[in-house]
Amino acid sequence: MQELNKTYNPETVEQKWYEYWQQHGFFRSVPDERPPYTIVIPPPNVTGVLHMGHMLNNTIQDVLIRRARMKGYNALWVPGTDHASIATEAKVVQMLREKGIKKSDLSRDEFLTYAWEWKEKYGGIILKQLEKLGASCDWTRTRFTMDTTYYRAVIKVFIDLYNKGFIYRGLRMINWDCEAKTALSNEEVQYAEGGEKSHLYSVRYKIQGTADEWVIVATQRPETIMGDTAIAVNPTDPRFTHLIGKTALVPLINRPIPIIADAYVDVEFGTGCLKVTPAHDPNDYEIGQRHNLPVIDTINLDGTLNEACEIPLYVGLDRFKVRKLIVKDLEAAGHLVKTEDYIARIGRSERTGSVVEPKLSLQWFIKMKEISHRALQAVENDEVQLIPPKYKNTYRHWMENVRDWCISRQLWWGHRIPAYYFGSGENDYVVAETSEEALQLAQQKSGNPKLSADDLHQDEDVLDTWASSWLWPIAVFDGFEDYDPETRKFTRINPELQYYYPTDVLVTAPEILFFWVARMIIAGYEYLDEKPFKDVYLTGIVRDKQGRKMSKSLGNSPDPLELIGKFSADGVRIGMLFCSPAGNDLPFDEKLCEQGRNFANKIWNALRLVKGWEVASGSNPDNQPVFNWFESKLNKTQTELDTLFEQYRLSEALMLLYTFIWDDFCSVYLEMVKPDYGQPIDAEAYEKTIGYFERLMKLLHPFMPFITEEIYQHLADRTEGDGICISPYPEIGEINAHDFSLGENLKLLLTQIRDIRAKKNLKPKDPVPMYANVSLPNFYKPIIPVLKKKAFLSTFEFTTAEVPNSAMFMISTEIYYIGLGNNIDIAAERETLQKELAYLEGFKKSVLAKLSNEKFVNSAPAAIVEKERAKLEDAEQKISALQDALAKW
RNA sequence: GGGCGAUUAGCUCAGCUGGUUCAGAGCACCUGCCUUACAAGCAGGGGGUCACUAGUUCGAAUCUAGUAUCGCCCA
Repeated sequence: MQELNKTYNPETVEQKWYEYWQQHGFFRSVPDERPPYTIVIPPPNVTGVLHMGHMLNNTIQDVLIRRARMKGYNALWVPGTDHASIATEAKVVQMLREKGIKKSDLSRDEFLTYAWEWKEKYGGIILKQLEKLGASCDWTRTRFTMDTTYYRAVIKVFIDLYNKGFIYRGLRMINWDCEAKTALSNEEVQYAEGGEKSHLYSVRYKIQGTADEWVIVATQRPETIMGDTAIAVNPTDPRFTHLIGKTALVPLINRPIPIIADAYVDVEFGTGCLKVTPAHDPNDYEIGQRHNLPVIDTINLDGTLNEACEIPLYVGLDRFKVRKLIVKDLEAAGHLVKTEDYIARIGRSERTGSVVEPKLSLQWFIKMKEISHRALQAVENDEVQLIPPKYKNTYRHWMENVRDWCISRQLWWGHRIPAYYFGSGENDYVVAETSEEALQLAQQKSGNPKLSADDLHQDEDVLDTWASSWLWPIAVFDGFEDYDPETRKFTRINPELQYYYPTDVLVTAPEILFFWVARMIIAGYEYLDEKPFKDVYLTGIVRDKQGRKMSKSLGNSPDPLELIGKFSADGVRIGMLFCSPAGNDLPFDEKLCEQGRNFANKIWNALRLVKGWEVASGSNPDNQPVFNWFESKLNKTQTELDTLFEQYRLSEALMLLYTFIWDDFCSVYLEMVKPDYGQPIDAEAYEKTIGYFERLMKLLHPFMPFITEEIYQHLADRTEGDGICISPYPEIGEINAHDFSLGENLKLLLTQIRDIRAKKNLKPKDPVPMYANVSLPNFYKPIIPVLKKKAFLSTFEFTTAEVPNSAMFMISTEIYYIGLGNNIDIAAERETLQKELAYLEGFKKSVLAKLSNEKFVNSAPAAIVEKERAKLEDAEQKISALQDALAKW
């Protein structure tokens, strides 16, 4: 046998076994006759590096998939990445800038060449990192949202939805990122917690036709006043009723605007008068719609002001520069009444951080109401189960108030919108998969057969990234390749799709419940008439000890790979899982990883103990009750483990195994069967021990894949190609109540004896005599040898009398004595017994009170009343035993 | 402003439809141990008026209402 190190060395072990698993294709899955168990990874962003959220998320997926694999399912975990339109484009632009290249100097194709180069170079980093964590993905299936077939799928779906009337092009108020020069979805706009410091300016507008009558409005954005097309007051506000219908003059430019009444205006806010700027504020836009106000757009796409602002000095200057200028100009003209500090809720682009400009713009939208109906139902009736279920409410609320989804982005990196324009009219476009088809359609639509390819111009924009990743569970199986042009429908003839879809569980963060999860459900029903997954496990958000979300900007996130280096992948996995009940936030603490590492070391040392034994033939009957107890307890534990897994209570499942292995296996079982130093172990005990150890490693494998594989390979001679990772999950045997209870009694006795030794200052190994006054001595006989050995008893005798000079204790109603000889302190013993007696008397009283209450006896279930009676009897027996003992002294 | 959820030991959490002996776990804590598998360890132990107030009930951590505090989502 080779020497085993005193401490476990995970580094070499982890690398070795990951390579071994890969070499033998253990993670590969192809359809066969077994039932499938499928997970598709939430594709991480190609620009990303592994962060704590990924660690948690992927650990959970790996636990589930490894367990399914061992349970005999054909387990498939599909990995991949998404192209992350905005983030990637930003990275590429930055990289080009560093090389001295401006994006504006490149053609679209040239830019995309750079982008693909970038993706090839950096896009796989995060997947490599997942290997370090032990992720058992089928890497041969790695997908990317811009792979050829995936790209095609996204375009086909766009065309299909367009043809069904679910996609339209329209002028809407959208969130505009002036730096990236693109539209953003609502979800891509972020607000600082607690708002941002800003100012509220009170500006006076002259009432037309008066000499010196003014109306004062409060605004946070004075640079937009040139876009004002009305002033609104609340119709119920008596302060301003006289103004309704009058006309005010915009300061500096003196353009007349009406004063209107609209219930939207908050009487409490500012001065109670609202300037209405339909081009630059979503609420103002709606007010404008209600009152048929004109829209004056004074801000360019890059955030500078344009001619529409009527003040030449401002044209071409950034909105924030203009804000400073106009405040001075207003002040100089006497129009600035007041400036106050103000905390504003300011939207910023998730990617560029620049202040989002609400802007009216022509964009593509998906109509969500109709298409999402079944997705709402599916979660309502648990066809798709959200774990934890509290998210059902959130989901319902969002789905019932779902708004149209702006899917166009003014970027190049992504799926280019397949719309082709042939004229300047609002409807002079067609939607088609290729330019050839587009030409045909355009000729028809325009009625101009002479239209040529040169007359067509494809839309410059790409689709929102989520408009590709919402197809993920279908597209990774090439599910959109099977398009029937006759019926204009997608069919499910693809055998992979038939086999693996719907997938079993999606593991993701609650933050993207709407971004992604809801939309995948929508797409699943729309295209396959079926849910994309049965269960959605929503993980918590990883926070630091102070409860702050871990983020790059705060710098409060540990580097996952450093953590792995420090505590091993197994250790970090355990650390993450220890603190992650589903849906609960996860207060991460490195100490938990340390605990995981310590656990690995504990297991390693159990191996050292077992492998260090010399084995002699034969068996030792004294051990039989220990085996019996351990087997029953193991079966019981495994049953509980199954239940916890069914409920996705992974944290608790892990804790159960952790304490079982550490306490029951190491501290109790191994200690009991361990031979005296230098003595060999009998063959039966050795084989049983190896068997239990192996079974425990299998149960633990999904959580700690590396060390369990290492132990498994040490426990027996394995053939090449064998591995714990593909070994069958253990079967559950019988739980024998008698064996179980006998073993538990043995443990209780040991604890009690040790406690008495500690309290009486007896050395742990000084032999002491023990006496038992029990109802069924035969029940206890089998455990006497082990008890004597582990408790260092000189003798063990049954008795029916009081034992003088002893410490007494009771387990249930059984009475035990530990002989103390000359060490006895009678006064102390009496005091202990008195205390116990007083407690029991009180307890008896409370039970009696219950039982003498007629209402209780009459209305409580019989079983409960019976239990109370048993309690009473129990207490009475104990009381009399204590009284007897006290009487003797 | 609208909606959802939470509040149990120093910390992080369990506690299913109300009913065993004053509520469980891990970590932390205290005491004693360098006992030839493991000090990344062993043995033993202490610790909670279940946020507050009222109600329903024979009986409430558990059900109802209100109060307070915190968190999340949407405006």
